[in-house]
Amino acid sequence: MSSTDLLPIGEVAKNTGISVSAVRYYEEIGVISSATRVGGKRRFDPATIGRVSFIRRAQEAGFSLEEIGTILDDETGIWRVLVDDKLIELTERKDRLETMISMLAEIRECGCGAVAACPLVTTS
Amino acid sequence: MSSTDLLPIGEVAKNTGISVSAVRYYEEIGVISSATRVGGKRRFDPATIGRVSFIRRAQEAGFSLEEIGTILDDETGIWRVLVDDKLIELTERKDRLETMISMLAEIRECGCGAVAACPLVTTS
DNA sequence: CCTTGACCTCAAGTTGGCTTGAGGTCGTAG
DNA sequence: CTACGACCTCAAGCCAACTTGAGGTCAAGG
Repeated sequence: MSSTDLLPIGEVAKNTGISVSAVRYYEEIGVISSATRVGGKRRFDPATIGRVSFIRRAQEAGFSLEEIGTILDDETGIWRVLVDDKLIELTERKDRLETMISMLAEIRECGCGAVAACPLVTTS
Repeated sequence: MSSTDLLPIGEVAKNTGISVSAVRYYEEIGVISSATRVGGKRRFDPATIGRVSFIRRAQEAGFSLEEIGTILDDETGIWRVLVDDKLIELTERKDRLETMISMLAEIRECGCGAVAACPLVTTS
């Protein structure tokens, strides 16, 4: 539990799979807390690893770093709103995609060489 | 059916809901075909409107302009691959989002003020 | 006659999420 | 001694998809 528990930036990078420069960037924009310095070098709380993993998973779910910051520091429950919005957005995108798929399938049936030439595209 | 059918850029913009500068940009990158010029001014085939609408819908489904170009000019059927990939991507994102939702819900139960402080985040 | 509005070009700016590069400090290993 | 690796800073670069700005043409209208 001594200060030897604190991790140098390279360890954080290694344990999370992100680059050293990305860790610095995350610190700079405040999405992970500012590391304490030992001889000018950053030392991170081991909890940072969990936090970064959370950040990555949230990014893969489609959240921006700003949104992730909001969620992480949230005490008000606003994360529910953000998550609901994202869910709606994804659902809409999927719907649009499915519409596109059937449209493209029709175009295929239509037999009109390229998609661009199809009346189903050029007139709508 | 005379050349009076050809639309000035402002009309294309108005009828598709995109800006004039975006139309020029689309032409520049080749996702819509180069307009013929009348006295230096662009005149677009009315089919451009359908094409732009298609582009917009594809963007909303998550495709980049480059991918859309590929789909539009496709004669080989590769659009199926692109669309399938996108569908997989969206499905994965939705799964991740759902994982996040249940995780965040647990955190909520956990009663630990902010998300950032929760052991469910800091240790993982 | 002069302004307004629609159009033009070309270059540069914007946002997000990083990376890259130049130039410097340490401490340890050969 | 020197080279290496890990770290540092600060500035600039990169990509996509546009937007903005400066400066110019041209026709119609008050």
